[in-house]
Amino acid sequence: MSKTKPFPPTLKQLLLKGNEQIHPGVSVDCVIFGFHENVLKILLLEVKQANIWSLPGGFVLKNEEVDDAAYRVLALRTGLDNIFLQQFHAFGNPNRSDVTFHQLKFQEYGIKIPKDNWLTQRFVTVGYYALIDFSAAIIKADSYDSTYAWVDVQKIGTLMMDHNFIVEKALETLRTQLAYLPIGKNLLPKKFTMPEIQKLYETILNKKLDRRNFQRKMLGFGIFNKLNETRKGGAHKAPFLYTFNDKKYQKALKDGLYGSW
Amino acid sequence: MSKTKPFPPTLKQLLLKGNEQIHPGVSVDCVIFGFHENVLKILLLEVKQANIWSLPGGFVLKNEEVDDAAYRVLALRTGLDNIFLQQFHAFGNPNRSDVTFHQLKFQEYGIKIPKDNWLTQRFVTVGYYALIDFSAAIIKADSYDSTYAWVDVQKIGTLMMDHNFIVEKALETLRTQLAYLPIGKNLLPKKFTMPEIQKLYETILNKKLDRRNFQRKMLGFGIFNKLNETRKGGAHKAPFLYTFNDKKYQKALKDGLYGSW
DNA sequence: GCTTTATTGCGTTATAATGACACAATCTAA
DNA sequence: TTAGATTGTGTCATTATAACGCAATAAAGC
Repeated sequence: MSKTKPFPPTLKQLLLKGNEQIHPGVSVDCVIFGFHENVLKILLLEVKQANIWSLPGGFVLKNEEVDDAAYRVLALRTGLDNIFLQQFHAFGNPNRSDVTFHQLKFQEYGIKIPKDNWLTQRFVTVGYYALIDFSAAIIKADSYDSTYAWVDVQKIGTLMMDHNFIVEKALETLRTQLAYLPIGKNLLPKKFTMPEIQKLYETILNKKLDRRNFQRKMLGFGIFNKLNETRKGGAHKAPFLYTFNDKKYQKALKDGLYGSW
Repeated sequence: MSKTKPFPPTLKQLLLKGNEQIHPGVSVDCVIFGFHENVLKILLLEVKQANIWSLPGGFVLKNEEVDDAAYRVLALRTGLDNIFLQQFHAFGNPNRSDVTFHQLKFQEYGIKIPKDNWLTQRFVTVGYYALIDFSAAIIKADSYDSTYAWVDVQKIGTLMMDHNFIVEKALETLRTQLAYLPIGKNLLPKKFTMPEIQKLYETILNKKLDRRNFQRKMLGFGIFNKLNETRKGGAHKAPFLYTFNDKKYQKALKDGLYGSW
């Protein structure tokens, strides 16, 4: 699935010879969700010099499956493999590309992007969203960006290009899929409590849920194992710990949770 | 939304100068659903000489929104405008393109595609599905293809490239969306009966539904107007005719039919 | 060590949605 | 005129959902 050979070697080579290896016109952007301290966050990168935040993204290699490009970006940034990653939308507005961003980037190295360079054209970007275990990820920034941050989805500022729109669409998709997919396995640590997963659902849906009804519905899905341990530490009654029942979880992922019809 | 200026002027120009006007690497393909004689069908085109069937599709112009390209293809083929059209997936397998198809096409005009021509590279295609009123569509084939046909979704043969996969994915999406979107308005004629819309649902879901429960649920959505007419003609009791209540239908399209959570 | 406080486990009850089925009405073809 | 197939309308049992009660308990404060 995920090839992780470093690409490109240098920025200058990217600019001048990128078109030999990179698919012209298609890129990927990843909305990487993590859940930490009861807050749903996404991974953002700060673009050096440009002083603006963006989604982790990248180009698609000429002979690379688009999905694999997304896996590559994800693995590169998080060090994680085998992850819940799903394509959710392609963004094809002709004005979505912003050369300024690239200009600033290359300017730093005294390079000016030629007018007809492959980088100046509009890229259609395919959006993917990933759900990852916050605690397991080891984030890497690279030469193209300086810093990264996990940002509360409720407090995201202005992002580069159309990335705010992309995040919105990702959240919308996540909300919809919550209704028929078992979300949580990849966002939560192996062992988790009902209050924790409830908070996750409440954050995604942006809505308070009744504790008792939530638990009944969740357990009704039959994809959890109840452990004989509790999570002590809070100044209250200790809630039980649960894990996902992998077999049943996989089945639910395939078949969906409802059916309705 | 839909610009319909004819493009390209000739095949030869397309080959030689297409790269000046066409976005390199991104195309659109449309799965156009129609419902006729109680059968769900899609519109297919037969590629001249290549003797194989394909989805209606096209290139994206350099300064064109990808969605608009899909609208353009749809309008070109069906003569219809203002249609339910929805992007459902981007297909980015590096082996999905098939130059043979283009070769055969151009061969007819004594043209050989140069090795490095823009047409030979892998195109990532964005899939759209449309729901149209079968009776209102006037289908046009063009110079690139010879004939068209409405084909029962249950009886689709082998299509060009990965088009079978694209159709599968479109159907899957349609099935999922059936659960929370009011499907039917664009597939059915203005006036329709309960048995008709039920048959539509049964076809999409590939499953028999109880007539009485179906009606109760449908009417429960509150998006229909019951008319004081019946559809006579069948050798049985005449069913009542219904129309969509436009206002409530639009609201349901926006808000969804359920919510669940 | 005992009490307080917030929170959890495990319920109950009323209402709404769903699935399975019954029966009379009615349209056309024979 | 009748037969046959199909529709309109309704019932009933089961299941799902929403709203809420109360005892148990972990940690902090006194």
